[in-house]
Amino acid sequence: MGGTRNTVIGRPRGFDTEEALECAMRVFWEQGYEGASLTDLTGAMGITKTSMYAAFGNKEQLFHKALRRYTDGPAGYFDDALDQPTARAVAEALLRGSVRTSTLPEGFAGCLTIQGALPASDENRPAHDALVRFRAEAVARLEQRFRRAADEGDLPGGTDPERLARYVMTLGFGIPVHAATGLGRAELDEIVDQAMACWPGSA
Amino acid sequence: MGGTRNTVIGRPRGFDTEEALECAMRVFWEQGYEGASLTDLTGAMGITKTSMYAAFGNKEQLFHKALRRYTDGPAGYFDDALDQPTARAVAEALLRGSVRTSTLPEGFAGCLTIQGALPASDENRPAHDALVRFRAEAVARLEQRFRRAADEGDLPGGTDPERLARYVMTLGFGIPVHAATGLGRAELDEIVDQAMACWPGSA
DNA sequence: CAACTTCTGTACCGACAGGTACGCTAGTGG
DNA sequence: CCACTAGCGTACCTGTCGGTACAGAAGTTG
Repeated sequence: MGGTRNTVIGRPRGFDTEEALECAMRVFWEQGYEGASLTDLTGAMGITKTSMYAAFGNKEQLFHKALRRYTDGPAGYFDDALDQPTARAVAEALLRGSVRTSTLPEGFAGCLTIQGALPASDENRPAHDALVRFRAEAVARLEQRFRRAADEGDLPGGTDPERLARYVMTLGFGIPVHAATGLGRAELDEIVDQAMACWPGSA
Repeated sequence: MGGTRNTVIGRPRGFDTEEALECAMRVFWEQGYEGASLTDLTGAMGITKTSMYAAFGNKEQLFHKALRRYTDGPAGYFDDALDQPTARAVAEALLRGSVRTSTLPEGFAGCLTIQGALPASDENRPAHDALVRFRAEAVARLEQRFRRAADEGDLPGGTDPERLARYVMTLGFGIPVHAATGLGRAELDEIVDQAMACWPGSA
């Protein structure tokens, strides 16, 4: 708590931390937590293991920081979606965002929070648990948003907001898997069309 | 091609191949292809590495055999679902089956064909590709089934059968992820209720 | 019982995993 | 220019990975 240091002491870092983290995020995204070796990571980041450990702690902490960067960046559509004025708009923004992020042109498909560490072996338990927590929290926040919508009369009477939220999240989870299976943005957007066509209260 | 050998020559195998494969399948299911080490696998199978290699070839071939056992067993609901008389019944059977298999009481949640190897690092590419192929084929078969349904007048005019199949598969992919995130059978079945409530032509 | 065939257990292989020790280098402050 | 600080590069650590060599054990056939 002694205030921020404004003069740099010692040899300055030879790389951009944020850039390096971005590269690490992509490797985790493509290869998963277990599949991303330190050699893969530091190779993509353009730094040595020593520098990585000095700057980020260890592989697990690097993953957590990459995950935060992911949720603030590519997965930022989720927070934006919750701010939409109506429940229907929230759902559509969420699903369109999921489609977009799952099919970025850079070559890797799917969603880090799903394919990062879906199965749980002993050594990747922390990463796995972090992703489970993140996904569960996302579901909870959408439930809360839809509960608010129900209170505001934004959903037809008799609609269970929690159930609806879980249904929408099911699509939000399925879309990245579809993307990882080879489906393109156009087909995925059609899926969203299909889902939105039978939104409660419409038609 | 010299006919089946009916007399056993040499020392008989000291374990049941099918039982061992069942155990291996569960380890792959829980921990994924990369997360399942030979030590984990052979430990669960109750045999030594040597026996495993003699009986199954190597880790990759063991995975392929475990995958086939999975698709014939726990994922057998898929084939059964396609035999349902109507498109609606096909979809519902498929989703209910996905829920059931994703929430078996034995403790591991989710679906092997999804969490087995969703991300692709270099060394698990074969396993990853096998699962991609399997999922893509599942989508294609459902598309074909719905195309037939459309021809039979089993779907309302104007319904795109391929699109509908991809939509249903999205839910079928999302349900296991939900299960791996902690949702139970009851909540997942509610999601299926929600999805079936707005099936094209109903209500 | 001996010959033959196959499975099993141990002990081991090279490669690579995550992680670290340590001397060197590039800067700042006196 | 010298002390000090912190990042960098190399070389290395232990453990584990998938996979195998080889000798002994357990059966069948003569």
